[in-house]
Amino acid sequence: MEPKNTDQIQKNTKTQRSIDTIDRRILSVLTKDATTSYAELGAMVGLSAPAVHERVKRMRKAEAIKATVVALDGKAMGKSFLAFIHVEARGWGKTTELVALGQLPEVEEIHSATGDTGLILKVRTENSVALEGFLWRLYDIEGVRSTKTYVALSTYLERGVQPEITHSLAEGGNIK
Amino acid sequence: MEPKNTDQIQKNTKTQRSIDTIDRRILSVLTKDATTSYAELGAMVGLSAPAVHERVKRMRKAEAIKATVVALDGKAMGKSFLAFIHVEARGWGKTTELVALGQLPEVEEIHSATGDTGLILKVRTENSVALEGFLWRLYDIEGVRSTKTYVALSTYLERGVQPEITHSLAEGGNIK
DNA sequence: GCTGAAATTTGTCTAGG
DNA sequence: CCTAGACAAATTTCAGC
Repeated sequence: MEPKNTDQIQKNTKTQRSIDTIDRRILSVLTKDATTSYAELGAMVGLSAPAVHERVKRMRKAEAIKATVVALDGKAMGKSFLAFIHVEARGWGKTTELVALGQLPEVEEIHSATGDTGLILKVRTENSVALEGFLWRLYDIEGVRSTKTYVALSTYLERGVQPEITHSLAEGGNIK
Repeated sequence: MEPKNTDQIQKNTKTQRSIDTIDRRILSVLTKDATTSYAELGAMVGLSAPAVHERVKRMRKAEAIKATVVALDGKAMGKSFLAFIHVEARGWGKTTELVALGQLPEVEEIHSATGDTGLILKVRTENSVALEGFLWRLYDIEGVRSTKTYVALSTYLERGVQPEITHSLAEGGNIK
């Protein structure tokens, strides 16, 4: 059979529905407070609680929502020293050893990067001494040629992926 | 009413109990999955559900736990381009205008930094074009002298503050 | 500060429209 | 996608130690 009818307005790759505006509004709330009840969420976006629940469940399964986690305060955890470390390594392939650094709780992020550095690390330690210890360990890894450390003096913003999208970034609207 | 009773044995300064080992074990689980029930947590650390709940509630109030949030997938949100931008600004004081960039959903982190840059931004956009648009906007801000952009080619690790502490960082234990 | 049990709210699923 | 209902399971409170 050939689907001639024009009623197929719905793009039905049903298994993988894309994220719509309502989804993003729900996620916008959940990225700030995931303890919000489905009833509350429903009231915010104009849906019933079960409808919201279904959307959230779908996004969890599709892994658009990777996890629900608690956000901790660095200072309260005894880690008031935050630094970004750009690592230049000689010879790619030793990456595995560098990625193994992720087992250390001090290391929060590991990215491979363009530019004049090979790897970018985000590291949070108790103090500068602990950071120094970390750097020593870093240089123990074969292939590590040089590092550049940028210490964060103060943090103005720190959050995860935001669901909102800016449509007119290049159009120069004022931020105010 | 005047509180006459001498039962005020509780030190009011007791409101600020420090984080102990059990707290950190609880937080370790919650940073990976905050949907874990108090009963499960209790079984893990050897406490009852209400006891765990009390600890978590205390840490929330003390803001050691800043929030409970969902972690989103960048690509699923249509943002597959991650970059760290080091901004050098002439004349401090224009910081406010730079910090206002935090209102854009693309911007995930803003730190003031040492080194040869003044500000470090973590920005996640749809693609390189959107990033270019963001950079244009950046240069529109008065005082912005130069920027260096480091694009993350792949992300090996990305997580929040970890509750665990490494005691022997400088002692060279193997990571394996 | 912890326990154990009870009370209340919420999450979760089902059925029918 | 909504309403409505019902059950399971969680959060939360409380007395007592």
